[in-house]
Amino acid sequence: MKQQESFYQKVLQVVQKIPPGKVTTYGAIARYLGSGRGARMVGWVLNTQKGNRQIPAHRVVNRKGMLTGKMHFDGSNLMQELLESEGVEVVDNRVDLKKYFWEPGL
DNA sequence: GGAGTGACACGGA
DNA sequence: GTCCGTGCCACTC
Repeated sequence: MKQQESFYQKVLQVVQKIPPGKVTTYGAIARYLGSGRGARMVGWVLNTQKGNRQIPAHRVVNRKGMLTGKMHFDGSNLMQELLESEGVEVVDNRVDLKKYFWEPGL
């Protein structure tokens, strides 16, 4: 825990840098950090910070663009409301990654 | 130190 | 394109 530059901290940094109206995937973040297949860790990190509203976890979706974190966010459609408020069209708890996908570190 | 956990990604059907 | 099962990595208890 002495290394503040650990995977845990980096995930939070990247998520906070996601611009409004854009979304990214867990795999993209994990791959950007060098974990590649550690996409599950990204979700785990947000799970510990889900109570932290400073983390726009609603902008992070899975490979299918589904708002998987919605169920962990608060159980309501708040996650979708936030995305729509930023201009991201959400359909059936899913977003169009082809239009709103954002690459970490961009 | 060891085992369990997790908001996923990939391959195959 | 979607659903099912398997594998990964880093962190917590």
